[in-house]
Amino acid sequence: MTRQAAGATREKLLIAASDVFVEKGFRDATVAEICRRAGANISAVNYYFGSKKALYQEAWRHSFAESIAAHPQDGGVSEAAPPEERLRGQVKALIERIADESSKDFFISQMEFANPTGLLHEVMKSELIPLREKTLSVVRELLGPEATEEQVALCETCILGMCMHPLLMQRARQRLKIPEAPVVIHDLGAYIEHVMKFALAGIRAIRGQCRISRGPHR
Amino acid sequence: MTRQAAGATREKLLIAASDVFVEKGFRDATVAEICRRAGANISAVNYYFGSKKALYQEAWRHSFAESIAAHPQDGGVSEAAPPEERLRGQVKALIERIADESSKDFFISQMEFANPTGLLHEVMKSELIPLREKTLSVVRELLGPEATEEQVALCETCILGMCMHPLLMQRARQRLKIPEAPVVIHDLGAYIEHVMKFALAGIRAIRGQCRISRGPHR
DNA sequence: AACAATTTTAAATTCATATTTAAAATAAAC
DNA sequence: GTTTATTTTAAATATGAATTTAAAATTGTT
Repeated sequence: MTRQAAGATREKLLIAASDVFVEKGFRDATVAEICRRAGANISAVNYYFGSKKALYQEAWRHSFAESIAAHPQDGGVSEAAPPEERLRGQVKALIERIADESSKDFFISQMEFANPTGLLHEVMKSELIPLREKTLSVVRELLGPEATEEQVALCETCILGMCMHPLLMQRARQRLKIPEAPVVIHDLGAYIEHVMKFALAGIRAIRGQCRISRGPHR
Repeated sequence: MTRQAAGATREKLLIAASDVFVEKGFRDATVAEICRRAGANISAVNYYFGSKKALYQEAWRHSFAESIAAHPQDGGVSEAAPPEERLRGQVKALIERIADESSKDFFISQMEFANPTGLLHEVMKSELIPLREKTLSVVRELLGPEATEEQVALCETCILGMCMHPLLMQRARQRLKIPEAPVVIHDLGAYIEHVMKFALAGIRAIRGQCRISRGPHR
């Protein structure tokens, strides 16, 4: 057979692997199918990655890098913009990232909960904590100097939940073909604005309560 | 060997199965281990349930029924209470249900995303849609008669996300032993109140906007 | 106590798939 | 053009687990 350009087979395997892992999960995905889709031989996985598990981990990293590159965390909003706009940028980036059909990393993460391979330990520290830190700092600014770290963390958690859960469900609906599940989000932009309304109203409510609870009657 | 009381082996299998499926996922859970933990023979699963998959589905139903029985959807709040209190009851019930270490149904659902067995199709219609309908109706009341169904659905979705995602993450953290993941929720009661603050502030913001957009200048 | 129905048991079977192996093919180096 | 390193291939091996089978044990019934 004619040989591929250097690294081409490896790359094809990573892409095919992401697809198959997303479709079938770690255990139900077979090395055979991944190789077939990549147009490679059955032993290519072991040759290039050593094992199915190692391929799986590499495929996640590959998908994550691609999806973050396509949707940078700041959502295209400048560091100098007011905090409200920066939060909107981050919410927009996250929601669009999850909604983007080409991003696979969330599904691989979801799978990790079902079939843990230890990948999350690593990824948590190197990738997810830094992303979270950025959001915490914008929320901290919006809450003002009186807010406790506890309040900052709770607000960030709520915002993350409003972005993650609905969009993960929406994609699961398509992916697993569950027509019984309700379609709630018809327009991404409208949903982003809706989340922002909840987030800002919630943050304002917490701010208000801070001020009250520190009055002269205390 | 001495024989068990009628139905005892079956029940033990259901419980052992829930545990093992939660720990390992569908594929990585073995019939052998389930039987071992239930103190039953290797062929008990096929005798009582016909197949591993049928056991899995029965185990989910069993877990779901138990967890709903332990945390009824209304959260102990009367139908006659004001809508704000009824929403608080539902939020409390959901959050406490997910946090309850003995409830397994959420993890089995999460697994379904990774290793779909078709269970969700059924469950969606018979169990989840009715639960959602109840929440939608309280939210509808809170938003007032001017709100569109679209707005009602978006608000419910945000509230659900704030309850589900953080608590699922928290339990995944324990279950998969990921010390790297941040612990955000230290006190369930405080988190419930935090979610309620966001929910009510968000709903109020949407209400306000309705009123404005229907003014005389329209 | 004998019979029938149910439940439990251990062993055998079947099946699927990850991994290994070694040979063949190709490209790069000198 | 020969040698060397890399990549691809097909076949063989090993492994792990679900399922089936049929016999043995237990309980309930008359």
